[in-house]
Amino acid sequence: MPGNIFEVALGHQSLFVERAIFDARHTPNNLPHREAQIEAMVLNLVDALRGHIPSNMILYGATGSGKTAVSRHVLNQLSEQAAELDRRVHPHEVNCRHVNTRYRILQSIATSLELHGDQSIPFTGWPADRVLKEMLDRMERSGGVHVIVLDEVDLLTGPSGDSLLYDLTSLNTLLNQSRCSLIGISNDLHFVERLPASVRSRLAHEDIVFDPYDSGQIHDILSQRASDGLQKNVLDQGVLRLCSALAAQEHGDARRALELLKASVQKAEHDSSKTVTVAHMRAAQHQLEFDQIGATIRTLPLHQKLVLLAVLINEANGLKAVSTGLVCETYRQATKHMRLEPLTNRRISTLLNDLDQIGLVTARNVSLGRGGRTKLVVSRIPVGINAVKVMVSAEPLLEDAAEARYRLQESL
DNA sequence: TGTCCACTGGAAGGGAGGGCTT
DNA sequence: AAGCCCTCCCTTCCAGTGGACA
Repeated sequence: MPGNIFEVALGHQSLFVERAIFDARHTPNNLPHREAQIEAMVLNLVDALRGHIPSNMILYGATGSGKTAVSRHVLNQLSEQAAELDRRVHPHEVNCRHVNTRYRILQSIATSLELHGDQSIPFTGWPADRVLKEMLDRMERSGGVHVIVLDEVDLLTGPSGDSLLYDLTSLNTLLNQSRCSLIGISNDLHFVERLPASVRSRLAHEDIVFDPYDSGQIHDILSQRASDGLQKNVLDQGVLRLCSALAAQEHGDARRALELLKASVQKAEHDSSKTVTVAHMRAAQHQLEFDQIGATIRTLPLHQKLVLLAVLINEANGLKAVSTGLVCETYRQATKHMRLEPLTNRRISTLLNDLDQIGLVTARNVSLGRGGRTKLVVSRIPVGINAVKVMVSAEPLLEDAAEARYRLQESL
C-alpha cells in the first residue's frame, strides 16, 4: 500500500539547518570585512540619537559588495538603540529598481508612515506635489529623525529623478518637528556627476566606498553562513574555495556566491546525497545561469524579443557581429511575417542598447568609414541555452517567424 | 583634407491607459 | 462625465560622429 507522497520527502534529512540564512533578504549580525564602512556609517548616524541631523551619504560599490546588507544592519542597530533611549528614528528603505518614479517613491515613504484614519494614497492619480505635502505632514506628525535609504539610486534618471532628489534633499528646510537624512546606494561611481549641481552638493556629503570582495573574503563570508545555516561537515573539500573563486571572478559578488552555494546544496539534496560536491556546484552554476537568462528572455516585450531574434538569426547564419542596419532589416522581415507594424530604426537602436544593458548582447559602436557609423551587435547568450526556443515557449506567435527565417536563410 | 556614409543619441512631443477629483 | 495627472512607449527631427576614401 503506497504511503502519502510527501512522506518520503519529509523523511529525508535536510542538509540545511536554517535555509533563510542564504536568502537575499537575510541580514546577518556579523558582516566580515565591512568594519570600516560600518564604522563610517555609525559615526554619522549617531547624530540621529543626539537629536541632530546626520549628513546625507552615498554608499558606492559593485553588486554584491554588501552595501544593502550593511545599511540594513546599521539601521536595525540604530532603531534598536533609539528604542532603548526613547528616541524616535524612522528608517524608510526604497528600492529604486522596483519603485522608480518621483510619485511612487514619495507615495511609498508616505504610506510607510500611514496611521489609522489616514487617507491612503493611490498608486497614481494625485498630483505629485500633493503626495509630497502628505508625506511632509506625516513626517512632521511622527517627529524624530527619518532616515530614507534609496537603494539603486543611480537608476533614478531624468528630470523626474532629479526633481525627486531635489525634493528629498530639501526636506529639512520644510520640516519643523522632525529631521531627515538621506542614504543613497549606488552601483555607479559616476552617478553623482550626472546630477544637477543643486542636488549634488546636498546629497553627497559623505561617500562610503565598498570595494569588491576578493576570493579570500568571500570564502570567509561563505564559511560563516555555512556554519550557521548548514549541517556539520556536509561540504566537500574544495566546494567553498571554488565557489569563492567563481564569485571573485564575477567582480566579487558575494550575493551571487551565496546563491550558488544554496543552489549547490539543493542539488545535493535532490540527489539524496549526504555531502555537497564540486559536481553539484558545477550543475548548480549551469542551472542558475539558465534560470537567470531564461527568465530575462521570457519577460522581454514582444518587439524586443523580435530584435533579439533578428540578432540570433543572423548569427545562426554565420555572421559574428551584426550591424544595426542588418538587425533592422531582419526584424522588419519578421514583423512582416507576423503581420505586425514594425518599430522605427531609432526605437530599435534604443532596444539594442537596452539588450546590451541587461547583458543579452554586446552592442559596440564602430565607424566603418564610408560604410558609415553603426553598432556591431554580438549575442552574449551562452551556447548551451537555446534562446529561440525560450522565446517561442513564452511567445508562441514567434514560432512561425523564427522558422520561416531559418528556412529562408537555409535556402540562400 | 574634405567628403560622405550610416548611423547615434538627445530633445520634444504625441497618445494610450490607468486612476483620481470635481 | 469631464478634466486632470502621471507613466510608458513610441515617433519625429536633427545635429553630431568616426574613419575610409577620393
